[in-house]
Amino acid sequence: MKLITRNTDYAMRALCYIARQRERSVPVPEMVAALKIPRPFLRKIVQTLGREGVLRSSKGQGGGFLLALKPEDVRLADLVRIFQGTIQLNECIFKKKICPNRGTCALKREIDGIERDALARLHKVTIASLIRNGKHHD
Amino acid sequence: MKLITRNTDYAMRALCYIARQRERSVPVPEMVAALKIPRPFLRKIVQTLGREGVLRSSKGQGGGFLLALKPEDVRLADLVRIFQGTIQLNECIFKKKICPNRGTCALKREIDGIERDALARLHKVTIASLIRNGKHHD
DNA sequence: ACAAATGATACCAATAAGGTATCATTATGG
DNA sequence: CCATAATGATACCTTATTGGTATCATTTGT
Repeated sequence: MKLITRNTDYAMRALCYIARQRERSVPVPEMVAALKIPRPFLRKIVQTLGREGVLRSSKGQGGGFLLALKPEDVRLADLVRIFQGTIQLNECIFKKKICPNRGTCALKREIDGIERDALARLHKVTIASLIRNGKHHD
Repeated sequence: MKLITRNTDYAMRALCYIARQRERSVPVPEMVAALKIPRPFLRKIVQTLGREGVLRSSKGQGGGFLLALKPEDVRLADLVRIFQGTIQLNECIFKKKICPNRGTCALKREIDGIERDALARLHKVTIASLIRNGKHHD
């Protein structure tokens, strides 16, 4: 049961770091040093976030990344969608015609419910909330 | 976000089927016909369930599988553990010394909370509850 | 011009998911 | 007592996903 992958985790950490730098454009090498994430991997991640409209980028010397959205609008659920694909609820293995007994569909209902709740909670976690809860000191 | 894998799903369906047969020993070919699960795959699954003490098996003609536990004691959470490995909460990617800011650990806390809740709900789903909710008619 | 940054993209290795196949063993019915 | 119908153990295979790496092109500040 691995709710989020490394991609998503790294992305969230990077976004938190960037958010804490306010309007400063943050280059990848700086994040690599601060977060200990393999450089090429982090580069790919932030590039994706750029394409997805979560980060804005600037090239050249002094370039880097900054948030394209307000910290309270960057939700964990969005990152999960971006890096782990669209969340497929209710994809019945037996395509509804076969489903041999009611019990199995009860199973689907249960699991869908659990996933739905998890999603709702992922939706509530934003980088604003993480930074706030963190009470960081540096 | 795929909470349960096919293994677990198939296992749960097979267990429901077996539970509905009461004390009858159910052979794999019968389950294959009823549940449309690839035979060798289902065989592997029920064998595992046997080793794990969820099913009891008998060999030879007239042999097959039956529940080793009461239906209300077979929990979805157990099957997830069996087929998807022990649930590892709180495995921090950065082994606690590095963790560069409080925000990241707030992230872990959030995710752990969500996973913990999901687990608790998986624990509540039993074969007994599925069969009961299903109100099957055949 | 040069250095420092991102953009795009292709590639690669390890792991897990999903499934197949084979041979040995055990029990039952005739 | 042997054929048959079942499970036990185990090895293998294929595909997708995860977790990266590497390369070259482009942009921009000094």
